[in-house]
This record gives sequence, structure tokens and C-alpha cells, in this order.
Amino acid sequence: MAGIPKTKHRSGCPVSTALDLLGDRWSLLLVRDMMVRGYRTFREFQRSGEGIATNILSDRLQKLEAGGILVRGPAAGDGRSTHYRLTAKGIALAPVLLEILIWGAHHEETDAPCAAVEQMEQNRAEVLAETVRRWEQRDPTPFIPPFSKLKSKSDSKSNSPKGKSKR
Amino acid sequence: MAGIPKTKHRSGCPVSTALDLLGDRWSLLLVRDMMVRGYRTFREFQRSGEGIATNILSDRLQKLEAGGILVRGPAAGDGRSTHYRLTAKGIALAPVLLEILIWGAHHEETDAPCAAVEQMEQNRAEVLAETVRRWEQRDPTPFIPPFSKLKSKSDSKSNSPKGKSKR
DNA sequence: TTTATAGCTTGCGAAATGCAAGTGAGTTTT
DNA sequence: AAAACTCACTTGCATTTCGCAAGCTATAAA
Repeated sequence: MAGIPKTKHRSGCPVSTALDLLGDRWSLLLVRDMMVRGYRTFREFQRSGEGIATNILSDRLQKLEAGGILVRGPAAGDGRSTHYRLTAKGIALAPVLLEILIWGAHHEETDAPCAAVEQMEQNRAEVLAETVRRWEQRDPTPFIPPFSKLKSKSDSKSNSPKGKSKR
Repeated sequence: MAGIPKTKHRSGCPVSTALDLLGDRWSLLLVRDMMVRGYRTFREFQRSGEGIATNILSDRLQKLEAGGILVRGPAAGDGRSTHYRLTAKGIALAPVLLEILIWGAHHEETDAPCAAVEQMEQNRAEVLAETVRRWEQRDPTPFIPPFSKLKSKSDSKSNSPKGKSKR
């Protein structure tokens, strides 16, 4: 991402300020990977399938750490490995990422299973709560929404063949 | 923003796909300016106070148009001028921008009036509905949330000196 | 007619990105 | 114990993007 202008060219509004830190191709993806896929290591990010270069990965992790989005610490039992973990500030980006996911699924060609996205859209609060719970418990597994739970709640919806409908 | 990888380095997930189009310093800011400030002209963006260079501005507007986020058309009465307008796909980014705004206001140093942000946070649905209404009616004026309406609804809240509190 | 404006475009240097090899420390295998 | 492997980067370099500011053309105003 290019120059955060060093001088006076800044409006100071929240969106602008947030994009100073997050407005690039990779940063939000990394946060997403930690939040949703449970990634903790450099290696996982590197092999995420998004094609990020190691120097960019290293740079972004450093910037996110400097910005208070994540912290790094040693991984237990392996002296080579580092674990990255989202901070409260980082996990607070969950609503942002959820909205991007929903928007992207609706308006772009993606691989996302439509029913899953629809579920998440209809159950935003639950998805966000689950995201936070998993973060608090340091759950490293990929986030498969507890649809077994959500299904029992909204079974009539999950059966409706909605497909990808524009809002 | 750098290389949307032209080859296989793409996961196809909604967030990744969305960031292919929007993952740079400027694109979401432009959408924000159209959505919230009512901007329609090149000149307005240029003078927004964010310090965008004209070649970047031109490039981003073209990319957003190509991506279906906005359309351009002649401005009535001035043969030099072009008007840019968000599409339905573009206005559908409102929840994304609202969440970024709320996150930014909470977690970064910004100029945003705290009470205003708090109001928006507590009334997400109304803010989003108003955003869409203004878009539908092509309202070019800056979005000042109808706090006169929201105040009457939540007067006790607006009087409480909350300040900026972390979530 | 001259001056000003709108919307870009352009030339060029600076900065960022991407590729892929390289490095040093730690771990596992032979 | 030595060799091979792995982890987390780092590095050198080419390519791309960004930023600055001047420039260009068509339209509008003075």
C-alpha cells in the first residue's frame, strides 16, 4: 500500500484513518485468516492460497503488530515458530470483515457456498458472537459456523433454495 | 494497489475477491465520499482534503466504474463536467463503510464527534436506511444523520456524556 | 477576446510490490 | 554426530504503482 501521506493530506475521519492501516490488498485478508481460519503462523499465511510474497507478509504482520491489531509470541514446543494472535482491537474488525464477506458474496463471483453466506447474513449477531468466543478461547480451528445450532433455529430458511440474490 | 495476481494466486473467497477491487488506500474513501458527503464530481474528490493525486483519482474512478460500483454521466448544464453516481452494487457497501467508521472511531485517533458515532452505532439500521434513501433520491448534500429525529427517539442517550469508550 | 474552470493526461522520480533465492537458527532424520 | 529439513524471515533486483506538479483540451465566464 502506498504512502500514508506524511504531511497535511489527511482528513482525520475514522474511515480515512482506518484505511491508513488497513487499506491495502493484504492486511484485512490476514486478519480474516486469523479470525476465520484460525491461522497463527507465518507458514500458514504463506500457504493460504492467496499468493502473498514473504516480504509483503512479513511487512504486513509487522505493520499490523505496530498498529495494535495483533501480537506475536513464541509457540510452545517449537523454538523456530512464532504465533500471531489478534488483539481486542483486531477482533473488533469482525463486523467489517463480515460485511465485506456478505457484500463480496452477493456482488462478485466467488466460491463461497451461497447457503452458508445467507445463514451468516441472517445471523450476524450470532456469527460475530461466535467469532469473539473463539478468539477468547484461542480456538485455532477453522470457523465452521455452528450451523447445526443455527439450523435448528432457522430450519425453514435453510431449506429455501434462495441462491445468490441481489439485495 | 498492487497486482491483483493475474494467475492462480487467488482463493476465490468473497473477502479476497472484494479486496481485489477495493483493497487499496483510496477506493473505499471515494465510495464513502459519494455516499456520505454526496460527492459527484472529479473536482469534489480532488478537493476532499484526503490528498489524492489526480492520476490516482482518475485511475480509481475508472476501476470502480469497471467494477460496477459507480456509473458516470454528463452533468446537466455544464459540458465540461461529469457526474459520478453509485450503483446499487456501490450503495450496498454502506454496511462495510459504516462498520469501518465505527471501528475507526473506536480504535484510532480521529476527528469524529464521539456522540455522532455512538448514535450511528446504536442505530445502524436507520443510518443504513437513510443512506439508501438518499442514494435513491440522488441527494447530493452531505449526510447529516437525522439526529433531530433520532434525538427525539433516544434523548436520554444523547445527553449522557459517554465519550469514546472501547468496546 | 481573454481568463478561468473541469477533467483529466503526462513525465518522471520515489515508493511499494512481487519473485525467488538466500540465511541462520531450530528440529528431525539418517 | 552429521545430514537433511523446517521456520521465519531477509535480500537483490525487476516491475509496478504511487505521488508531484506541470500540461492539455474543451467548455464556461468575464
